[in-house]
Amino acid sequence: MKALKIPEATITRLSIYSRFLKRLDKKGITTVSSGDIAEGVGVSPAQVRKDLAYFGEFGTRGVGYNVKDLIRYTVKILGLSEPWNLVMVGAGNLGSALVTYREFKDRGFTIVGVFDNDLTKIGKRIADLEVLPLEDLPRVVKENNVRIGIIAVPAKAAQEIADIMVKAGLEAILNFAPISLNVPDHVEVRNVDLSVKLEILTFNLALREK
Amino acid sequence: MKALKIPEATITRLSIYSRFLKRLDKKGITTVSSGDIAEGVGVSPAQVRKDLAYFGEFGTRGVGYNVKDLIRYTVKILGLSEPWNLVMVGAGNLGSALVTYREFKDRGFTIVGVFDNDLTKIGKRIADLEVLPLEDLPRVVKENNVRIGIIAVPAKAAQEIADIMVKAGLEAILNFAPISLNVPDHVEVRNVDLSVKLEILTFNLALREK
DNA sequence: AAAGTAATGTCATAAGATTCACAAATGCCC
DNA sequence: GGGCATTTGTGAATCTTATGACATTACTTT
Repeated sequence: MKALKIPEATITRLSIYSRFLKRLDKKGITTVSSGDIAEGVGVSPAQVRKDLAYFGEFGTRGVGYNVKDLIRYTVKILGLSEPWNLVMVGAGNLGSALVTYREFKDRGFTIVGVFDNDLTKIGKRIADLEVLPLEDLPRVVKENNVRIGIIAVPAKAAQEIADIMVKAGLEAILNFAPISLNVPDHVEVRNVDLSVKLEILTFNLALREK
Repeated sequence: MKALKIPEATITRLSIYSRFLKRLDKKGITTVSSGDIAEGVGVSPAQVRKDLAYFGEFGTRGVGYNVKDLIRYTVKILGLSEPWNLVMVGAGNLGSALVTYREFKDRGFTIVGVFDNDLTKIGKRIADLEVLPLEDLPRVVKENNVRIGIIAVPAKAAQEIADIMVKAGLEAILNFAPISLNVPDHVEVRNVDLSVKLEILTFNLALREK
């Protein structure tokens, strides 16, 4: 795989292409063009080809791409050839919803532990998991080779959770709390901010009134 | 407000600055520099100033920004001076979690109706709302001046819901289904994809092995 | 088998976003 | 009240990302 720097936007789109392709495959479609993909996910055909070109030549000129092959390639590129175990911290409404979120499972993610420090939540069952106290996190991480943690707690508790995750040896954190986390350089963080996109919509609607 | 085109990334950051500032305000901090904001949210100081500069001059040279004033400005820019009523379609785990999501309320969003077409969910209560059948959506939209809808249904049902929302006169859609929606140009759509960011993490972790 | 059509891969170009660097303005200290 | 510290606002420069255009390759049809 090339060493040159890949735009994060490319990875984002690759993830979207990958899922779109799986849907095509399920419909029995075997060949697809960059134009088809582009139309299906809302980007330009040149963009699709460019994104794929970072990683190799996967298509056939005059023909297009083999759907199954391209799925395999995108999955490989995204690091999803092998399944991933995750831990979730936060057993509130959002945390619970994410634990049972079908799309995660479909993409090869398995949540192997749910944690909270709220005594009213510990012991509760979510899907087939029992909510455990935070002290158990390091053990579960070790036992299941977990490298990625998800944070779904209120903003004010998030940094403390991040610290615990770092100490437990996690290498990456997906953060749903609307706050920027402080972690060492060797830990990757990505934030999913649920209200930002909503505010982009209100910004745009407000503009219309002008 | 300027007519020139604002990068969407700027709006995204503005939303983040705005919430960061509210947190400072709650702590009693009255003045803040672009450097403080930058550090707090993880961008460069120049970026903060540049983002604000699209909309006016809000600071005082040699001093910084007045926190309360800047909150007012960012809220105004984002179109959040007045509260927004929303409708939610999808009363599954994710939809339910979003209906009770505190951050939405804090930013001035009120969900005034939750809809589903699953008979086992209709009639269920989420927070203080009763889940209604989809037929009731147009009425609730009209009665509450709703302009924005949220979709939290499985991918295969999402387009149908989008069509219903468009027909009901909604102007913007926040889509949590991992699929690209087809809507007329006058309807704004933004997708929140819960697994894309996770796959950026796996991509990066997979790179490390190289 | 030649001509026509389709679609990739990629180089060149254009567009867009971020960073730099500094003049201008403010407050503070001696 | 003059000089020093700060910190904004911004035009220019840089870096990054997306688009355009086309040569190349493959398939299809006659």
